[in-house]
Amino acid sequence: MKARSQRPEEQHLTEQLGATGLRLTPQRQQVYDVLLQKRDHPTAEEVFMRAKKAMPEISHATVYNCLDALVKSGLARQVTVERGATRFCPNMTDHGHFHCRACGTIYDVGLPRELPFVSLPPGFAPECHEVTIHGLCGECARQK
Amino acid sequence: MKARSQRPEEQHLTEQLGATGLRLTPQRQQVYDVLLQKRDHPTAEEVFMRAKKAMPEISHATVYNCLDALVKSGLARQVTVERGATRFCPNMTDHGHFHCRACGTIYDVGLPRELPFVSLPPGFAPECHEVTIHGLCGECARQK
DNA sequence: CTAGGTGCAAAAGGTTTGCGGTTAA
DNA sequence: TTAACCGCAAACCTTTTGCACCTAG
Repeated sequence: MKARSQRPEEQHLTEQLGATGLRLTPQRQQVYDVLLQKRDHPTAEEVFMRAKKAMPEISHATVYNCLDALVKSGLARQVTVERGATRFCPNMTDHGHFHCRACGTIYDVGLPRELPFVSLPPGFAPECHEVTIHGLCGECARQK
Repeated sequence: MKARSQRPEEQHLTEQLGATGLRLTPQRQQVYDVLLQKRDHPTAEEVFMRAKKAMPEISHATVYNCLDALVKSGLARQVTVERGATRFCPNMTDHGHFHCRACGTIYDVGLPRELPFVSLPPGFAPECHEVTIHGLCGECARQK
C-alpha cells in the first residue's frame, strides 16, 4: 500500500502499540478517538455504540480487543468502580476517581505526589494502582 | 415464636442490620458466616456455592440480597478489582488490596493512617474508598 | 395486617470464544 | 507467506427482575 504520513497523535499511537508488539489499526484508532472525545469514563458498551457511529461495521469483539490493546500499551486504563460494566479512561496521569452513588458520575481527582503509600510484602511487584472514593457528588449531596 | 438468646456475634449482626432498617435472617447470617470463614475475597457466585452447602435451598437472588444488606449495614465491602465478577470482603478495617494479575489472588494490604489524601471539590461527601494495587505477587514475580 | 424477605425461574446485561476471511509486515 | 486482526454470532457468565408464598413485627 502507499506510504501514509501520520499526524503526531497517530504516530504516538503507533509507537505505544508497537512497543507492545501490537499494530495500529483503523479500529484501534477509532476506539482511542472515542475515549479522547468524551472523557466521561464510558463503559465498553458505550464505547462500542459511539465507535459504531463513525464505523458502523465495528463489532463488540473488536471493541474489547481494541480496549485491551490500548490498556496493554499504556494508552488507557480500565476503571472498575461498580458492579456490572467496566469503564475506560484515557487519562494516564496519576489520578483517582470519585464515584457518586446517586447519579453514577465518575470524576477524576488528583492524588498526592507520594504514592508509595502502601508497604507490600517483599518480592511483590506493583505495576499500577487504582484509587476510588465512593460517596455523593456536590449536586447530589445538596439534593438529599 | 419463642424468644431466642443470641450469641454475641449474632447480636452484633442484629444491631448493625437493624440500624439500617434490615432484619437478621438465617440466610443473612449464613452468608456472613461464609465471608468470615474463608477470607479469600470470594465472588458472589462463590459465596452462593459455599452457602448452599450449609443451606441447600438458598437462591442466587437471596445471596445477592444478603450481600447487599451486609454492605449497606457496614458489615462487608464490595471489592471490584477486575472485569467480571464482584468480590466481597468482611474486613472493615481500613485497608487496600493487592491484585496479582497472574494468579488472581487478592491480598489485603495496610494503608497509612492519613487517608484523606485526596482533595475533593467543595460539597462532595465521601463515604468510603477503595485502593487497589495491580501487579505480580511474590510467587508469580519469581516464576516469571 | 403489612412490609420485608425468600425461592424460583426467566430475563437482561456484560464479556468471551470460535471460526472463516482479510490485511499488514 | 504468515501472523495479527477483523466481523459475526453464539456461548457463557454475572446480575437483576417478577411473582407467589411466607413470616416477623
